[in-house]
Amino acid sequence: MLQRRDVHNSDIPALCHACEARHRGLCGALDPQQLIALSKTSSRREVPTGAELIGEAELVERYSNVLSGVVKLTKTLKDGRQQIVGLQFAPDFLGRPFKAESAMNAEAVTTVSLCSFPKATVERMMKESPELERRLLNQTLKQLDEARDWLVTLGRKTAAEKVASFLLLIARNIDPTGGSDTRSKAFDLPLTRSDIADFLGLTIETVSRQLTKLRTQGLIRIENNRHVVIHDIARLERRAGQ
Amino acid sequence: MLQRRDVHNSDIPALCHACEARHRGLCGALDPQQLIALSKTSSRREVPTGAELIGEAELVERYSNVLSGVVKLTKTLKDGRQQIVGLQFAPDFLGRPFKAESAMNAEAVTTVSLCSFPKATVERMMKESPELERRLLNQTLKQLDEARDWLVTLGRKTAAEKVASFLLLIARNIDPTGGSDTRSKAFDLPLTRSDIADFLGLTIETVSRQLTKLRTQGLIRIENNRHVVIHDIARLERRAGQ
DNA sequence: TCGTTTCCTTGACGGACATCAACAACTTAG
DNA sequence: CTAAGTTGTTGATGTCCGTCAAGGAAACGA
Repeated sequence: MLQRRDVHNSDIPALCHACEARHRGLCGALDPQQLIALSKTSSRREVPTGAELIGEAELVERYSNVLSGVVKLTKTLKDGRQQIVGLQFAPDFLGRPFKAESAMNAEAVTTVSLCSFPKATVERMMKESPELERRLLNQTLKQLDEARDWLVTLGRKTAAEKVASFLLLIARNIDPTGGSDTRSKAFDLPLTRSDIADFLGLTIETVSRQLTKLRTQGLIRIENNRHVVIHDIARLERRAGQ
Repeated sequence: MLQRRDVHNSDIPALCHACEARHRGLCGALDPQQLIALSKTSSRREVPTGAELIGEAELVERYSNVLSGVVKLTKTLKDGRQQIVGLQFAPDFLGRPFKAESAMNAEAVTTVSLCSFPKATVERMMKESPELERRLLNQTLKQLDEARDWLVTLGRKTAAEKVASFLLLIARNIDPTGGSDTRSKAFDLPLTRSDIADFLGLTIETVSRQLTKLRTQGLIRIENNRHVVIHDIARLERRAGQ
């Protein structure tokens, strides 16, 4: 695969140069040689909103880094009730190590760009590089922390608190669109009302009503259904029940 | 610390001989030499029901293996609402690697026996033994899977389904008391109604009513409040919504 | 023995959220 | 342009589960 040499990036594959995963993500654990080896079998691609990433056969044997966009992980009961069990933002890792088939579905909720590689390559590298395994362990621990926080939200918070918690979660994970004000924050919601409902264990009607309430009470502003401005983060945090 | 030699267990510390964690738990990753090193700083102890394991100062700097009994991990909102975010059975590992302070409380819900060691020792061994880190990663991934399954239960199941799911969870993790029948299963509930409610995001009254309903419908029998007999596991699984 | 506490069950009632339904604002196809 | 589909909002109504209250059963200490 492509690669070039220059003063500052000797030996790093071109594919990886501007890649966020190389800094904050898993690939940060690899030295230039390993990056080259991995990039030989890796492929970068852009998928549209709604694309199924895991559940279809193609990707079961591949791991991916999320480079941009948002991916939802869902589980579905036999009768169709659905729950989002995780949201992956860049530079998160996608795929369940040490397991052949996935117990969840993964679907792009925005346009998503991915860098993916064969399972076998990653697992071989993990044996050579303890640092890679360490990063994977750390990311898994972080996801476990997040899942447990969300258990509290689903189990013990009211609908109003759930919606406020959701807005704060997104605000923390999406790069805000401009604004130097530390009290306020603006961003585009990556999820539809239906996805938000599936994330919060509510119906779309309840989500809509709670957003309306936050709007009429002056805590947030909503434009074009998707763009949200939080006027006072601290105040919204109080509404989130913690 | 104590150790002895014999034909079958040369060099394995006496402390570890009959230990379940040495087979299915983390210590299975260690060779006899490492076991000896670890056992020099490890201490085994029995704690009574209700003992706080994490949250008190003593244990923050120690990791533990659960050797028997059940530990609940809880989170609490500012106003006191509580949610159990995990149950640890033998031979689970207790403690959050790479983090100084815990974001949760851990409390014994039965008499619990623990084997604990200093954080520093474990983290040093992890660097030497990739196999140890691998086991820790695997256990963390398993806990993440369980937490995500529970998100579905909290977010999308009815009270009746939640209680049925809970009984099945316990049945899977507690050694059943005798009985060769594969359809039925009997065990003692390790949790009070209040704990069950905190696990399911319900009130104790609702838990009690749902248990009564399962009882009157002939799916289970309950003796002395704690002892449960599931008559037909498959039928209960259908009640659990999957 | 009795009182106290803890744990659990059961009933009556109300409220938070789901369900059902109508409609508005956009988008896309023809 | 109109028609049809998608996405979101709002209102009316119902229901599941929380809240409040009373009381039984077992454990424990005085």
